[in-house]
Amino acid sequence: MPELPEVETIARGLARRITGDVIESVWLGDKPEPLKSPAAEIASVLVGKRISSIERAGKHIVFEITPLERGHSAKAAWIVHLGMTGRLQICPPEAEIAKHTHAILKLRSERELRFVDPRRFGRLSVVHGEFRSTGAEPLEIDLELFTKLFHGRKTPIKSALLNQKLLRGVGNIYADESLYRAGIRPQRRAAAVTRAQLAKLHRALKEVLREAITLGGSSVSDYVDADGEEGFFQLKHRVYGRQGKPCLRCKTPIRRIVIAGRSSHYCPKCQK
DNA sequence: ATACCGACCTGTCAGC
DNA sequence: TGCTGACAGGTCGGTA
Repeated sequence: MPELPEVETIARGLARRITGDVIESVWLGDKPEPLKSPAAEIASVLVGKRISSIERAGKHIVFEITPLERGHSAKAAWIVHLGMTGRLQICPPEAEIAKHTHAILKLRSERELRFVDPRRFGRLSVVHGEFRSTGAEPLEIDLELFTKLFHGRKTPIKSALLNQKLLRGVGNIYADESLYRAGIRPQRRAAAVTRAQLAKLHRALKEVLREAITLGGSSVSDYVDADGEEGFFQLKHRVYGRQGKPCLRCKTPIRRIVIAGRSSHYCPKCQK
């Protein structure tokens, strides 16, 4: 489901509501897929500890976990990746347990943090010490580093944008939307994109991500944030999901092709 | 080393 | 009313 703007929205919502709360107990379901660390390890890292901060890194949500007693600062982190359909919900304990609930954290404030994920592409893990993420943060990278990412790559520019080892957090929607704004066809070889076009892409990508965060992300089918609220950036999509509809700039029908197994949308006239 | 492609899952929707 | 196939915001590992 979620790309950078959605994960950012969820992380901010969670941070606002449960930073400082204490995890009293952890229940993990019996489906093995969501657990990237052993269940016993996840439980032992979390139970009896404080959630001291919640932040996004790429598409990961990083819960910083610290012991209650100060002194030995055994820092650890709980890492949640939402995959395609993962959701984190804050619920009162009496709320009905949704189908496909794979984890429940009981908090000292009497609330529960629940992880629900029908397709089970999401992943839960714990790390000791700092979480090390790959790739550059698209909202922070400067033009020079950004340009270097694509140097000599024969892969389509869109595949490069989706490669989390280069940039972390860009997914299918925002790859298509930023390429449209930059006037670049998604199937162009990365190495064949000119410096001037990369400069446009660098700017377009940040612009699209920032606008999307402002609007709470894109709700395409069932995405909701930590408060159960939908985002509104889907109303601003110019190409994603608009195949056959007129380009908003030139009226040419938007085309849909498949690149690296992902649906890709572009205007054949505005994007070169 | 790099880059496609299927696999991993469930749910929904269109078409017959 | 089914049934089937295509498709969905992501990532990984095998293969070429």
